[in-house]
Amino acid sequence: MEHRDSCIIRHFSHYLALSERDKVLLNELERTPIEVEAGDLLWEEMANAEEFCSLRSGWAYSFRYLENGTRQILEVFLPGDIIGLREFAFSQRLAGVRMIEDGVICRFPHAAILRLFRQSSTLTTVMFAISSRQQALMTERLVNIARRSARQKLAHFLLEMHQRLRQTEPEGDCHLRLPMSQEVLADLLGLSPVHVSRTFTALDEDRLVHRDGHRLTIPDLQALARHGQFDDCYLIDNLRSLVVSES
Amino acid sequence: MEHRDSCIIRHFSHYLALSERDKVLLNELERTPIEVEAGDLLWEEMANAEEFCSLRSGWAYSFRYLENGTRQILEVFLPGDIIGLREFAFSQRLAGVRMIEDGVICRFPHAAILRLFRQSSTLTTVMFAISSRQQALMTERLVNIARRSARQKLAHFLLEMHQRLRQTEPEGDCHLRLPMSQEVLADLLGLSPVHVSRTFTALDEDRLVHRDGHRLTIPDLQALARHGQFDDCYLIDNLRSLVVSES
DNA sequence: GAATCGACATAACCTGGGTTATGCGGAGCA
DNA sequence: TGCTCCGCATAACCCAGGTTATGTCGATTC
Repeated sequence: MEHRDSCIIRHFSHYLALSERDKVLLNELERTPIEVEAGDLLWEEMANAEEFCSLRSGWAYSFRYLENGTRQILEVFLPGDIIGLREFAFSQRLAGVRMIEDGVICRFPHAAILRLFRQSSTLTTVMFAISSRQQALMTERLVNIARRSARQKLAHFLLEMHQRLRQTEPEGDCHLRLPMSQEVLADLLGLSPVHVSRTFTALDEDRLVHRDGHRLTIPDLQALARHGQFDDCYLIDNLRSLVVSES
Repeated sequence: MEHRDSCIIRHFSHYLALSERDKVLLNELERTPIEVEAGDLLWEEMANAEEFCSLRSGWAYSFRYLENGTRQILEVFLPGDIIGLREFAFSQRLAGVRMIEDGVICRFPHAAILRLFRQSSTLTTVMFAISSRQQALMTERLVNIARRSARQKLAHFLLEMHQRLRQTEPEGDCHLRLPMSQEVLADLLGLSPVHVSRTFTALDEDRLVHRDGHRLTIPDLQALARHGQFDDCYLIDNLRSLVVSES
């Protein structure tokens, strides 16, 4: 059985060492990879919620439409992420999910997680950790949206993405691929597209970020972090100390 | 062993039927009740995160201070809630927690949950459901803060509290005890205290809510719900259908 | 190479809610 | 019975960011 390439195993292994049996169990979740295209809807708001989804490649985001037509984007998913944890206790989707780019996903039913709970306490623990991390990301976004200026919001978000990407692929430090339109950015940060554009130009004038299409440059990470009150502690999760200390 | 009165058992039973053994396990989490007073800090931001907390009585809230001195309140906890799930995967607190009123709490170490994972898959499932519900609440707060007007924010929040309180104690339909100052409300909704006051007067003039100290009246729930774009679907969790369908 | 379209920039104008200040009434306290 | 403090109301002023509109630059299509 070849699972050296499985994204979900790499993701889980980040938290705890997995036994061979754990890996087999995880692989069962990813038995049916599906190719999807940019713009594809993985599911709609209010649809029946009966499965999770693991993201093998490509980016995606979850969103909610309000009655007045505005859209709020809740989270951005990167390869390795698990989508749909929020609805575990619900029978309806609370948010839709859409692909940003082409990618590959694997759907598996809610019940598969219940089976996991019975079969492996290690995987259970990691699953809980992943859910807890997603909650931490949302918390930070909440604070960002509620209390910071447009410049700070944008700066903070860009640094968050930079840091998240670096955790999986430590690439060239100050460059960053950001395959999303300013409209998506606006819906993510609670701003108007126009103001996102204004803010980019302002940050550019101050030499804090430079944007060229989907290519982003951050000449001075420290400076931008100061600007956006960015502190990465909410991204640094660490289960091992907990589990080890339990002996 | 007398645990008919235990708040946590009532809370868990809302999701799934518990065996006697499950109840014993849960009771072990609540072995050391501690009395706390209004204003007491359960823990500070950045403190070491090594325990959860179950709230037996009294209200509490979690918060974050920003560098510019503003505070964002993230969630309001009611009796029966479990506090600190967000930090399961972290070694530091991402938010502080403070009591709104006098109350009773029970602290238990993170490792106790790991033990739970190994001992009862029912309790594991419920724990996951509780975490997922808290995430749903935060998601809705995020949307509320990011995309609605001050009137809508306030209306929406009041209805959320009304609904949450009614789920445990179906009291007089249009009355509501809300033991929090306008400053707390402001920090919760991302507004200034002054504007919360203005908004209350405005809603009062429109006969949508009436406030008298900590006593709140909502003469027409439907009307207020329309006003605040309030849809309670994010509060209606339901595990039973999932677990039953698994056979 | 003309037409269309989508992503972005820029400008002019407007408003919801922040800020600062003042006043008031009730609670605790000397 | 006066003092102080806290929570709240109200008013005047101001600004960050929303709104609307117009223009530009590529990419795509015929």
